[in-house]
Amino acid sequence: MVTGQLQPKDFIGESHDVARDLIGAMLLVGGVGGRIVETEAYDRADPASHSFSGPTTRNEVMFGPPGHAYVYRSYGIHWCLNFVCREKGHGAGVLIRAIEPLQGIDAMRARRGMDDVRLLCSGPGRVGQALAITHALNGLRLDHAPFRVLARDHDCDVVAGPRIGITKAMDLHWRFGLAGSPFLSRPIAAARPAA
DNA sequence: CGAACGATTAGCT
DNA sequence: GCTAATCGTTCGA
Repeated sequence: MVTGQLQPKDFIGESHDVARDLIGAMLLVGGVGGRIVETEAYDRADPASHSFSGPTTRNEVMFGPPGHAYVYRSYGIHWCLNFVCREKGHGAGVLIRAIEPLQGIDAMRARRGMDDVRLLCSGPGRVGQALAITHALNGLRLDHAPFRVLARDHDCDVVAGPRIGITKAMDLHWRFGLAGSPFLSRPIAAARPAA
């Protein structure tokens, strides 16, 4: 089992395996963050993925080396954070959809403009706002400042289900969540054990 | 060059 | 549950 600070080599696996194993891991950006409780996997051979149609100006980081951050603007409003997976040039990634706030909660409250801890990071756009993710972080290594990604230190129950907010490849159950967590963006439909 | 479309969220019914 | 907000990216003409 992987322990401690995750390195680029820890992201070489299939994105759905990496996404599953990231549940329970700690994510900090500038010392602010918490436990990852929800992820989604995307792959080059996946019609719902930004990388499906090949490299473009926006998604070029997805085709770079693993263990780097791919940040994109969603609906013209939100910043969403992904971890690049597989080998350089492949075009796979994991979307960080929700975390359980543990460190820097006051900073997250200020950035989000609300107090309810359950709503600080329960969604990809909310994570971006609470952790001050912007395009400036696109392409940066996850094992260098301001990022810290620590593997989970004990087993946890992970469930899988269909991804959210997409219309293609709904048959792929590549959304993963910490079973029973109150910090998920939404309950996982037809949840089945994943790990 | 124009137009359509989001890996979303918040607020209102 | 439904929809507006909001703008960069992508693709077709």
